[in-house]
Amino acid sequence: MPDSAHSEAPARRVRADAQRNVDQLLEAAKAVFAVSGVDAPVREIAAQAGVGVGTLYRHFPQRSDLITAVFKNEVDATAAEAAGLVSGREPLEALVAWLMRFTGFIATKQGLAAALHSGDAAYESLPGYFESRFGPVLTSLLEGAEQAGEIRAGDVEPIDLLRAVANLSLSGDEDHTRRMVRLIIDGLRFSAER
Amino acid sequence: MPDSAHSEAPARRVRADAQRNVDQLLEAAKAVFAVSGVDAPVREIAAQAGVGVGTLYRHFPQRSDLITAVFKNEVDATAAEAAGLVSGREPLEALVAWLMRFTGFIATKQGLAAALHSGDAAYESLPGYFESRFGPVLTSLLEGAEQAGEIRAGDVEPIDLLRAVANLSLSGDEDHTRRMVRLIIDGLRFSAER
Amino acid sequence: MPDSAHSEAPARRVRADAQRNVDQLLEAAKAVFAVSGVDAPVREIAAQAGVGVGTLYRHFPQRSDLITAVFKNEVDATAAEAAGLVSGREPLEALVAWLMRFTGFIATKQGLAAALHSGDAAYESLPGYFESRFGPVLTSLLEGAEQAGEIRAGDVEPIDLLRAVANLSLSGDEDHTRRMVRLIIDGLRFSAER
Amino acid sequence: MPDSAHSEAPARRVRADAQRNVDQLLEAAKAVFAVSGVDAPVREIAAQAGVGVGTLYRHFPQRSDLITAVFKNEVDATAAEAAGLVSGREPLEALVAWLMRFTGFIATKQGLAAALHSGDAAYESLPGYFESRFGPVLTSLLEGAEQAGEIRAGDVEPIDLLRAVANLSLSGDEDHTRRMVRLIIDGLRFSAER
DNA sequence: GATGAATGAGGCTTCATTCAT
DNA sequence: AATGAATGAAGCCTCATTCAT
Repeated sequence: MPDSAHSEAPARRVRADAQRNVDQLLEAAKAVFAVSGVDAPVREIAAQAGVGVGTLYRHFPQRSDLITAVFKNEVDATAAEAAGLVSGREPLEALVAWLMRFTGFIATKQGLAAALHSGDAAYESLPGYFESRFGPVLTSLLEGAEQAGEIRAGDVEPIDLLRAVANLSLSGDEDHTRRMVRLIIDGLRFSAER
Repeated sequence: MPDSAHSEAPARRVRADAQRNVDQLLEAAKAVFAVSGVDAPVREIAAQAGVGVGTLYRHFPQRSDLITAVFKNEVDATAAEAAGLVSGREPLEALVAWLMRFTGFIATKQGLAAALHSGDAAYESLPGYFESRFGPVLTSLLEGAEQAGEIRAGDVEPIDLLRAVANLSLSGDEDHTRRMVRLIIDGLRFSAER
Repeated sequence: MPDSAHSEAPARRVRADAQRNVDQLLEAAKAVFAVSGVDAPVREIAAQAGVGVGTLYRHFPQRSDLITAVFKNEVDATAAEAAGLVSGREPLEALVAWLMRFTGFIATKQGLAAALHSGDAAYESLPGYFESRFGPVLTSLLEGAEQAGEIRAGDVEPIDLLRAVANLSLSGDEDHTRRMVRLIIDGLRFSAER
Repeated sequence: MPDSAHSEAPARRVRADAQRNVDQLLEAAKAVFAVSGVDAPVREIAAQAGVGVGTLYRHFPQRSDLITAVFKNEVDATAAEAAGLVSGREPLEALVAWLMRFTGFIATKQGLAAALHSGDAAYESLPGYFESRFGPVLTSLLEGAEQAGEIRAGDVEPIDLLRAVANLSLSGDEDHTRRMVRLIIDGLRFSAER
């Protein structure tokens, strides 16, 4: 919902430039974080975005502002893909597919875990945001699998499962991650058999 | 196996302080790494060990030397505890107990994963060391559980399981880790039922 | 030949302070090198220039960048003074006058010889620059003296003479240097007499 | 004239070891100075001598003690070679031969000039020592050449000539040094012709 | 006496952040 | 608003020198 919704006031102009800079910074930060981690030098991000460091600081006074913005951006994008991944798949496979998509998101967050554990108040909202966006998606996928008789959804909290998959994806080895995700899913199937 | 194993050789003396300093450095480094990660300032480690930075550099010219020494030290200690944890426990519980002990080891390795992925040749030997020490222990535990009919050991490579548990323990939340480890073990039990 | 030679191009602005800092750094470095040699602490140079060390590193990322810049700066200045020194002097005296001016340049290069001999590729261009600027000047002076029948110019390579005078000036005793320069000139006159 | 001239007192024993260490240190220092200059790391010298740094400091508490000892040692050796170089040579050639031998001595003193100019009182005695040993030798060689009618010895102070040749030899290019020494000698011959 | 381990000052360099243009 | 130059704190590392063994 952009501020420019009301065109009657002269409002701020030049918003185009500024917004483009923000977008470029977010994109650059995402790319740099994936390669060099969230502690990457500020100048590297600014350079990749094609702006001066001053511009970066104007839009993101704290490093944490940039990190959280990138993070939320990607959380939104990942959550939005859920529907597409699910359609046409068996419930259990849909669950695995989405979890694997989710690991791709995490794998670009080198150093984020450390930031989250740093105790910096700026990151306090992230887990909640994370859960608010992914929780419903995952809950729905788990319920689908449960209704298909594949698992017993009550055996795991969605957020627990997300954390686990997030941590597993830190290995950076996608094949390994996939195997371990399936093993966890098997764990859910195990209890369903009892 | 220290040189002093054979007391008949004159060997170097003075080793007393030097060895004590090395020990203090390893202990301090372990503690600091757990809190501040493996990129913690050199001075912090030296100060905690009660020595000057020069002493640290004498014994560990590269940061990687200190990291690998601490790592191997703890790998050894963790592996050595396997027997005690196993005795008197049912096979499956022994497996879980040891894996949880193992997570305690990993939880103090903040930043080590990044170092391992850095491509620095100094760390190349660590995965092998890790596997050589833990592989046999875990294989033995898995076989015990298999012979008890609890799991099907062939469904997972010991090293895969170690990596998974290591990554899970990065959450820093021991309860969560324990739940997820049990979920993975359930995954192994699932296939055993088929 | 600065970019700003053509005022029609927009070019970068802000250049004013930056250029002033560069100039101050070069001047400070020249002074500090003369007193403490080219290995003087970076901070000393930055302080004398009235800037932070970061500014020094921005403009001269390597110490060798600063050394070569100072060097070339002074080579240019010294070469440019040739005309003024020559006019109104007898050829031989003009030669001596210029060589003595040249010694003043060298006397501020404490430690440069060692740097040149260090094998660092950054200094490879200096001897060539040196020769390209001073060679023609000295050749012209030698030819003037030869045409006046004072010396036989073919008896010495200009670059040999420059090196010799440069080394002689390292004594730091101007009077001694002057006597020895004259002695060398006498050496050139000797052969002219035969 | 060794202290052990009087064998009646028990005197200090172990002198052999200590003296050997001193000799090894002097030799090592000479070699290291030639390669790395007189500011070379203390440990490099101790290592090359095969002793601990403590031993170096015992015998040479100050770096200047070691430098001056090496220097005097070599001054003595160089002066002692004068007779051999002179015999069987024409006076002028004898002079050149000795000067060139002298340049070989200087060429191994990278950084000594800087030390001498440092104002450190420890080096104050060196020029005097230098002159007291070399002055007579050179005076004698100059007089020989003068008596042969080749030069006019009064035109240059022996010490001036030594300084000049010392500085010329800093180029490290022996051929160049030789040419310039000959040019200086020609300078002396020039005045003899008048 | 000899050794070499320990110390820590001192020099180097990077980079987050500010601020003049 | 944007830029990027300047700043300087902070971390790294290397020795000269001392001193326990």
